[in-house]
Amino acid sequence: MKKTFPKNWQHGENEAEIYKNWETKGFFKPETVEKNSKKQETITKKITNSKSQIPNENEENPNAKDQKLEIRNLKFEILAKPFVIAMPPPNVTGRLHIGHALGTTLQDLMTRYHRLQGQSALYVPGMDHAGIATQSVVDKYLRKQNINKNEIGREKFVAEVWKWKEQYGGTILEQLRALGASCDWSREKFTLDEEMSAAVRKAFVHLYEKNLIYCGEYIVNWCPKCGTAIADDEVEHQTQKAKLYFFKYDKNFPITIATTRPETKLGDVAVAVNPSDERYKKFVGQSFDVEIDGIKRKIKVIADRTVDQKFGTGAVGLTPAHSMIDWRIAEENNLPKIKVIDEHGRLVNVGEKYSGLKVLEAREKLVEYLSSENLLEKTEEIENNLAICYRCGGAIEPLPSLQWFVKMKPLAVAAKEAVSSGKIKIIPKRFEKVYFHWLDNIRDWCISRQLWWGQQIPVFYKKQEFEIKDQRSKIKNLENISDLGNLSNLDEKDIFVGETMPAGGDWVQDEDVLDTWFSSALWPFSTLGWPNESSPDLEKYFPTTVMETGYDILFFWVARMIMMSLELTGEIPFETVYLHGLVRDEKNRKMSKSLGNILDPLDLIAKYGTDALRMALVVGSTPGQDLAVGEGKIKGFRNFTNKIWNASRFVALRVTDGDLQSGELGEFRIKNSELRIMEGELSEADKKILASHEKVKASVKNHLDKFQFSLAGEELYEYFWHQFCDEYIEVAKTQLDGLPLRGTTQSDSEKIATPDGLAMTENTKKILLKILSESLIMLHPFVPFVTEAVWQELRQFTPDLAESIMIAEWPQLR
RNA sequence: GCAUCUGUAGCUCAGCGGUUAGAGCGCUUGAUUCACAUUCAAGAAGUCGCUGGUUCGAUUCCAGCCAGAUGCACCA
Repeated sequence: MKKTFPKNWQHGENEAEIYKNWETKGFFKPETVEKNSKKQETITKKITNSKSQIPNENEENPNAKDQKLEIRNLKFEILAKPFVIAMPPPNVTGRLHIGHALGTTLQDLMTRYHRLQGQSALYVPGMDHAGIATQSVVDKYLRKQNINKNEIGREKFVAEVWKWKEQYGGTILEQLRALGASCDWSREKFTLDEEMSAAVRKAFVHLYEKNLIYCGEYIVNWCPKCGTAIADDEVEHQTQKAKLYFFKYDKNFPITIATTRPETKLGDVAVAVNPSDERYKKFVGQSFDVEIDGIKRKIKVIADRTVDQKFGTGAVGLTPAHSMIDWRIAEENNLPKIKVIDEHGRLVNVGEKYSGLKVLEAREKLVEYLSSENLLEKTEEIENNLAICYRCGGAIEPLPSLQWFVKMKPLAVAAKEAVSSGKIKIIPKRFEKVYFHWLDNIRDWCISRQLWWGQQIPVFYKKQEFEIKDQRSKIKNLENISDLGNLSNLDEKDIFVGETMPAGGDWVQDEDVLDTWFSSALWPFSTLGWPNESSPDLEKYFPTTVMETGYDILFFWVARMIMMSLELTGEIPFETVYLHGLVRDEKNRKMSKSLGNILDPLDLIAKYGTDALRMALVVGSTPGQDLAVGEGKIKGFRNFTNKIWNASRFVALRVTDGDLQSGELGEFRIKNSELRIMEGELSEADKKILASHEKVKASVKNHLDKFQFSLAGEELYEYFWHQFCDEYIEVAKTQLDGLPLRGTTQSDSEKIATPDGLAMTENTKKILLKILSESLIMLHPFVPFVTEAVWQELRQFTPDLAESIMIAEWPQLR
């Protein structure tokens, strides 16, 4: 039974099946496409030929290496070099949101475009284990079942997370399939896979041996709620109203200070004033013994130019252990650091009355004391910024803690050079400035996390009575030795930094895990087989071509990938960074649950089809610029996908002399399968559309090569709909009328016999087919499903078309 | 405090040193058994944020200002 052409594009009934078909045919794998490509055949032959000329590497031939390189270059030259994108790995706990949809659409668009160019195109998918996020999700999930992670212990908990991951993790990857992502699923990776973890260990040991990783006790951003240290860029700020308290430490102290956090003042060691502040000049250099509610402290008055004379009293109580800036000033002035808040957010080292109290309780008690002693002069309402954890939103407590750090300065130098020299291009260019600024002011990266879910730090300690934390402080390149108790029995030989636990003896591994971003930083090369130098994928596909991601993770991720890649592989990780903007609602507001303006991509796909969503996300999106998307826009592009369907329906039915009513294809076939158009028979309309077609081909390619996806999409939209459909097809209706009535069963003899009419009819059919098929190929990266559906219909009467539009050849310019 | 972006039609946005500044949506009027009403045709709608400068010519380049947003640092 002959298939008929329905009157509308039924995305819901077709998309899943089309995707499945692509996947089973292996079209997402570069190898399959390479096999199909004629171009590739020639290249393979050439390469094999030159290979046979290479002398055996065992024979001593100084040129062997050069020749190998030559082949690689040859390969790139003829075959066009591979096009590679590593998918920014979504969190394993994630759910598809509109931002993923935008990124994935752009990544897939590029991959499909380059695949159509005949390049070996690889789009590597994968997921991120997302340390804190996943651990807390699973923790909550287990608690609902009355399982407490501290009771079951580390090993069992991690096993539970893996179980959870197998069951619920990865739905997001399924959802990305719905977007049409043409990734090679056989190369799918997870940041916590054994290979990925091996890469992480290798990287850690390498950096450690080069003295780029150290352990030390420094002030870090501590999240009491998550129970772990986090990195500087994982801290967010929120404006809030706060009370500023003005008081003196005790009656004998001459200077009044102002603070929003009185309880931390129990750990003060100095008061800092501006060197030019006349009020306090006479005190600078003096020390005072004070007693705050029974707690004795020595307070030195020092001068520091960063102190603002106009704020508060112009005098700052310095709490080195619990303020980033105070820590710096203390280092510069050789002041002691007294830790008065511990990792649970409770006070320590402050006598019986306060020790053990929570921060807010201590504040209340201290303020009570100060006012009863008439030390509290006044309070003021001010607005300030509260540091909060980007994961849980809880308040950050800066405190000194023994953690692992990566030295960033030396890595930053190379990372800067890679961009300033133009080896890596950032689109849009203005983000290069932001990138440089960040690198110029970078501080060391705290990479240890007090979590269980993640790569455990590859450092091992001989088992003994000391706590691991204490043992850590004996590490050879420890930067800042602190007085952590009795370490006299420890020896350097009792500590081992390496990829595997040393054999023999009782060793225990450092308990902390690495920051999730540490493993993500290796992503472009770890997914391709690094550190295995002989990995064929690494050789063929690395460095990758484009990194497409949101500008919001330029620092978290992009910069660190560049640093790690340069340090570990000696190469750039990618040539171009394309940064997309945030997706906002149609009123240009941030999407949020509370506003109720969240667009769920899966709902939109169900309603309007993937193609419509993709098109709506691409058109109007310029790099680094936020994008407003409303349902109306998507609806508009749904109409466009239907337009593609219907124009194709018209062409297919008229070209085969089928029936426009029933949608049944006819028997007529164009003899010249090459679709050679008779130049002598062209009407004005023919000439016009062919000229526009050539212009659009050149322009679209130009835009796509320059990463101007929106312009390419708009131009195709305008051309296809208004020039091809509205103008040319209308004229074509008349031109085609050299033939007998459509859908009748008249015999050949009854056809209108004028040779001119027949020639024009045939020519028009050829033009329609040529323009349609070539336009479909150009549209395919934007709207993969409808173009494939139509392509398969066209193949019924045009067998020369490639098996799938995915592996068709991009239309050549005339 | 340092830096960046944005300001163009009612809305969301393109664009650009050079005729009369564009698109989509929305709006107005009309068409319609002839691929598609998820259609087609026609139309209204703009001081291109403000002020100066450069130029033969500025919406476009430069400076300043106003407004909105963002990043970084700080927030005692």
